[in-house]
Amino acid sequence: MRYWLMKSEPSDVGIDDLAALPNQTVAWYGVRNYQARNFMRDQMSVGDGVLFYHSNCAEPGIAGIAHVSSGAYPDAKQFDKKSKYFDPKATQETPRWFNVDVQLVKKIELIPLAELRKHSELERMRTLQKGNRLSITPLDPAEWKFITTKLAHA
DNA sequence: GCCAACGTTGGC
DNA sequence: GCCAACGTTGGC
Repeated sequence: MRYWLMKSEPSDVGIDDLAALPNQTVAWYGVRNYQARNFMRDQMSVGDGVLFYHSNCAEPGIAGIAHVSSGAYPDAKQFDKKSKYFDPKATQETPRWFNVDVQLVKKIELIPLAELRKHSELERMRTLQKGNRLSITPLDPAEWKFITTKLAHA
């Protein structure tokens, strides 16, 4: 059992969009960074905990609790010429990009980025480090526990 | 294999 | 919209 923070832009898929999807589940398509891809492909398992994070928006922060609900499989968008995630170097035989499915567990009151920064328990979190841009980062179990039990409110 | 140029991310 | 930080690309 591992824990992850996954960033999504609310203008693309926000917490309310996720809540409105069938089974409250979304394919985490569009990751085009090898480190983030490798986390999904090599390290994620069904049931892993996910913090759903809103990035690149007016109020960045953690917007919900979710979990990994599928293993990794080829990202369909890499084959779709009309998608901005199309990758001409990817083929059906040798796909380059993978994604898992993520299912909402519960929406929470937004925990703003500025709030996360106040807690010494979280000072080592990858997402809070200067210069970090990775859209998927692992969380320590202690960080997961602190955020989900101390900071998250329904 | 180096590294400059370019593109992207994401907070502010 | 700005811009710092980082990742990728491609010429050599």
